[in-house]
Amino acid sequence: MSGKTEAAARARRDSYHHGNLRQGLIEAALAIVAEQGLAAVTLRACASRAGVSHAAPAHHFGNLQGLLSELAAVAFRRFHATIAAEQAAAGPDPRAQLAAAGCGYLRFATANPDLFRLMFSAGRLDWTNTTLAEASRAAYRQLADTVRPFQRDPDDEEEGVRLRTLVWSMVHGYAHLLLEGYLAQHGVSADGLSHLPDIAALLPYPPSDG
Amino acid sequence: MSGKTEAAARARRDSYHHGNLRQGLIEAALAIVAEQGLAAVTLRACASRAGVSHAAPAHHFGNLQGLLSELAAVAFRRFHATIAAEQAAAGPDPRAQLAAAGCGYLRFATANPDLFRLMFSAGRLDWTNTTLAEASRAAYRQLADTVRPFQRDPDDEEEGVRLRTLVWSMVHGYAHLLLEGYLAQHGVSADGLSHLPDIAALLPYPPSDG
DNA sequence: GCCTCCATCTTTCCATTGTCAAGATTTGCG
DNA sequence: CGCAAATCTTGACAATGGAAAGATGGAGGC
Repeated sequence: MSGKTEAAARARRDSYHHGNLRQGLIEAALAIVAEQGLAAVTLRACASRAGVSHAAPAHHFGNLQGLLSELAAVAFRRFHATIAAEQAAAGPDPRAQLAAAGCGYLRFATANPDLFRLMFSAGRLDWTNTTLAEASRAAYRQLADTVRPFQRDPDDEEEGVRLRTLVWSMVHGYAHLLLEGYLAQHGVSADGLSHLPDIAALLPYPPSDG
Repeated sequence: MSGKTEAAARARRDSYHHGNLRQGLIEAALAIVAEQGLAAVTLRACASRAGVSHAAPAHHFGNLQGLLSELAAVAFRRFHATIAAEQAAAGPDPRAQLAAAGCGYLRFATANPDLFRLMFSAGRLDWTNTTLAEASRAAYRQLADTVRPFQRDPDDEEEGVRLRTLVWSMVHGYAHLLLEGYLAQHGVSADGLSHLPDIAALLPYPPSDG
């Protein structure tokens, strides 16, 4: 399979210049992570999959960390889109929006565990990468927007920080423990959504309908 | 420094048999992770630090995963002990015990970020390792004991699962986001404990004193 | 249209790591 | 005391990251 896709990649390319290698390497990385996991994403594996020599990625990404950072940026954007899609399908009620965000968070994490792990392995990433930094900020803004209706005072930044931290900790902790298998290990059902905390019920100022 | 400790390790050992190499390699791994981080813990680095050849660890641990699993077992025991120490210093009130457990969780995570990361990278570990599995179970029992007083019905396993999952998600999520730097990245103070959620205040059945 | 420079690749090499196999050495048990 | 097992050492190979030197093509300027 792998040999075949490499042959196909080379067959499609009869010129020294790939033409769009940067994007091709990112797509190769996405394919490898989906098929074989994050550990299989190496510079040589991506180069081979894209049909170039092993040193070609260096020109576009500098090193493996650079490539992984681009991969994480794509992951953050897909993550944001997954949550947005869940929220678009939910009612406008803040409780429904919050629940939808939680569902989206979990859906993305369970559907893409290795991308999720990469996203939250900050030390492996290059945060000077503006694409990555912006994608991460956009995801945080999405959380902030979802939580703001639960603030007593929407202009109180300290209250906002406290609520955002609370909500994010709960959802992220649950997602992380779930996909690492620690909940299943201790007898909690592995059915992803069944034990997702009902965050809205726990927040100190739940806005009522209207 | 490293060359010196290796020379010292070899100097102390004038026999072909190390004598207690298994323990020596674990100690070497602990030293390396503390000084240089988890990525620096390799079979060769540990072997060198312990004063033996690169292939010696295989006899005791099978492979790198085996060594990392023993390292994680030690980490889980230290983690449990940190929480126990915090709880020993707190009052017997369930709220105080819960708060102490949260503090201990955070203290361990911030003092030992790379051991914490290893502990919660389940896929890197060998769960057939009984030492590791037991240490992980003991930590979960500690959580269960701390949360039980908040159950309306201590014999209701489903309520117990729900509360343990809720509490663990909150504390773990906060710790993970904090040590990966994501809270600081989005403007939340990096002071570890300042934004740790007051879990007891959020639980649906907080036991009062007595 | 040609030339030059830059971007984009290829090839080669080195260091490091994990792991395996073969063999050496020591220890413990019968 | 001898033997088997445990515990190491030595050597080798494959894979990976990354650097350096060089090759190739494209674009822009004259």
